[in-house]
Amino acid sequence: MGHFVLIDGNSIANRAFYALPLLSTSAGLHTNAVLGFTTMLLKVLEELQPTHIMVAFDAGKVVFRHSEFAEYKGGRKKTPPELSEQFPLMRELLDAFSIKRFELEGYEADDIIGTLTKQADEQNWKTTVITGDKDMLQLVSDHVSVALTRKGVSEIELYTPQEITDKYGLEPLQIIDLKGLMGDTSDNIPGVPGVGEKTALKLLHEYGSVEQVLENVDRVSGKKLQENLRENVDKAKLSKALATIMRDAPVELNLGDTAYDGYDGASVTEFFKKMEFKSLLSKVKGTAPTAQSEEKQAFSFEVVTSANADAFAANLTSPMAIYVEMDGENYHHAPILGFGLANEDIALYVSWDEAKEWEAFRNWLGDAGQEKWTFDGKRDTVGLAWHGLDIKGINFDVYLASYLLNAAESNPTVDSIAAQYAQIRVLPDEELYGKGAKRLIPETDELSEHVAKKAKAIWQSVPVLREQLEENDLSGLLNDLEGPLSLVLAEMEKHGVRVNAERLAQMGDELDRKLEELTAKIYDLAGMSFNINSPKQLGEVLYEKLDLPVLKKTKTGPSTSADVLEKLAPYHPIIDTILTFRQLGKLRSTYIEGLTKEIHGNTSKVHTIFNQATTATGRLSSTDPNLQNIPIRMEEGRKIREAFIPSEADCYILAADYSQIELRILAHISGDENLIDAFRKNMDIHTRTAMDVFGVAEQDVTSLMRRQAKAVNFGIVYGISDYGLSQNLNITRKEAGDFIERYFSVFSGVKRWMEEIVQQAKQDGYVTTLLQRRRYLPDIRSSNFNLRSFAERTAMNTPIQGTAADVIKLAMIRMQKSLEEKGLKSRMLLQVHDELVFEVPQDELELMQELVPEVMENALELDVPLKVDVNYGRSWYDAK
DNA sequence: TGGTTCACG
DNA sequence: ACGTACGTGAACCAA
Repeated sequence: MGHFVLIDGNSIANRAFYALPLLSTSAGLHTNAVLGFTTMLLKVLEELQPTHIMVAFDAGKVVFRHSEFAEYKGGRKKTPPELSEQFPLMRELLDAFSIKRFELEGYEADDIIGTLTKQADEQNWKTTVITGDKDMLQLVSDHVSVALTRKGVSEIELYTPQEITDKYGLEPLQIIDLKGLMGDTSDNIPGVPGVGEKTALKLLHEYGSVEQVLENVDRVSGKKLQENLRENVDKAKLSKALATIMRDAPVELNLGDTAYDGYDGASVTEFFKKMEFKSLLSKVKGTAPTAQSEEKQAFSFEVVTSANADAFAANLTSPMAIYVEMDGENYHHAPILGFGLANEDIALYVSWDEAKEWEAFRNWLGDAGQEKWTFDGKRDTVGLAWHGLDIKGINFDVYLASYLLNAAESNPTVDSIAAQYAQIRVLPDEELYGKGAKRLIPETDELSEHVAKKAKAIWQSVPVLREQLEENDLSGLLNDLEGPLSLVLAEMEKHGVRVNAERLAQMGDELDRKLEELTAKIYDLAGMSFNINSPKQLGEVLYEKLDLPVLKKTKTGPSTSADVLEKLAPYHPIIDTILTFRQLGKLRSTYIEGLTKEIHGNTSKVHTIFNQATTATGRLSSTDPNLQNIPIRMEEGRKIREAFIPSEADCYILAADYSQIELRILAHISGDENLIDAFRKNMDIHTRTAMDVFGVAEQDVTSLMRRQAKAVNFGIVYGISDYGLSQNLNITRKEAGDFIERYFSVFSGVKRWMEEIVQQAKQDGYVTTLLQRRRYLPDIRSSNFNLRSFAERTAMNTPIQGTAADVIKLAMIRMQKSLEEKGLKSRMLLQVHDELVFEVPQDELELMQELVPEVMENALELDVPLKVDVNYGRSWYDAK
């Protein structure tokens, strides 16, 4: 016996849209309604096993059958664009599943379904309607069931005539009368005021229909209810009419057309991939992955021991995937547990103890001719170096590749990469080891399988990643930039930076003294002691005890941030003391204590980790310790830099920083003639901006004008807004708006570029840097003003910040190469976004002062010159 | 664990 | 009318 399933497309789409968070693909396409629709569809196909299936959609402008209808139906909430844009995708979905869809110009989906169920009923077909709309229950008959979606769309509840009687004590057609009396706010059916489900059911149980209720209104109990019914006769009748589903639309059903005999797994898989429905891929029937993935779960691997190592030596191939398992996050300290190795034919595990003794492996590892595929080759290189092992020949890094494909998914892990690009699944480390205090190294056989699996996942991911990199024009960036850079960074991390611990300790003692004094003074001024570091307690003291005005609030209470406190300074002397306390407290905890903790026991150096796959723009970041935010702006903090010294005698610290690199890049990519002119003439850019914006001669630019122009230039780089600028300069929004307007009239090329880049982002869903680095902006088409504005500013900022990151990365690769080729002893120590720091032996100082800017300035040719300032001294502090 | 604050570019 | 400048990491507090 056949089973005909009819789906109310619009109802399901709406339900799904509002039930699920607003998901989107990496290209910014919203997919939540499609995902919900898909889940529902898979469930229906599995549970109902339809032989015939069809989906109905609303189409065109609905022709209202009563003039009064217009008022109510017209008052419906407009469909948000995030949902509208998903309707074409849902049609694609149905096509992928080979499911017929039906639309009729001028009719709603429920009219079509009402008509078709009537025809099906007359021909005695077993029929099920899938909808989220309770009105549809009126269609239920001996042959027709209605399945209502529950909890969004994840569950369905089936209604036959019996269930309707059980639940409401009504016949299916009386559902219309029920709605007529109680109304339905979501559908703009008014109903009778004061009548809800309870009253409506009571009335219907007694009288049977809206008409009978109205006819017998005198007998209805309750004075107020009688009155409401009398006064709303028209409304009740209209509501009933509105709730009645049309059953005679001009639709002819040919059941044969809707026959369903399964879907083509390949086209569904392709669609899921496009939608990035990764978790659903395994549910696709009849395609190779499902059948095979079960088998491939039976993963096999071998453990290499001293007894069998000779036999496995032949399995060390080129290329081969390798994963180095370490016990801990920080690879400068982590013990090595073992190695996973894999190629197409085999997966191996070698414990650290066995590996040390396995000569063939060590030779293979250090042989640059033997290609290796890695997950974070920098980690492997540095981690192994600490244990005296060399790894060479890294030729593809899935960690970097995955970052380039989607920088938003920061810090990819082997399990996440496997889930996206490989066939086998890898357990997240956390699940194997446990986290926090519960962390425990598992049994040997569990560990060896896990590590071998990681290597296999790397092996399987490479071809997929290669293809996707190629498609997105990112292969060059990996092979010529991020890949080589990771080895440069490895050298820098391994070498480390020498820190003078005694100097830090001295400074710490001094800070302790000062902080003690400040604490006493603050307690005295407040008239009580409290935890100054607690924003909550501080807020109570300032805003309750001392009754200072609240200028800004955070989610949790009144703000005590520095910019607010500065404005409060005139009210009370405690404010300045608190600001100083905060400043010094930060220096002590983060830079004295924090940095001291990171000094490596035997080297007396700090070895940071430069994270190459964290930021959304392509910049590096630095952790454990972060050496990219060592104080410089305030003199007290800047002194911290006195503790950063060369690691060898008779050496200097040399620092080289790009001057205005971001504005120069803006000049290049916008092509703004005025900005280009300014840089070609090597002018002070903020002064030049002030001249142009304020219309004065160079000698008439005041320091205030220059300061304001500088803020405007910053704002431009960040994706300017009048509000942001007004906050920064402490001026009104109107004044800030005027500045921006004047800036754009002088730098019209910049204005044009900003408009174009936002347009381009809206069109493509992403923006790129000069070297094709890509950042997706899923919110760029959002109807939420905040989200969209944020994405727009990001669209303007990322090509600038990201290109600057590209440039200095190129410079680092060339610099390292140059140092090696020239056989210099100078070492590159740090990168701080627009600055490179070196340690340089005395006899190389002269050469390096020429070489470093030469390499940096010529890293990439732009329409404006790049400019680099170089300074050196006996400490980082003195390199100014 | 999330929120706040603050150090840097 | 909406309410923020872009990108990071670390320390600390309060649940």
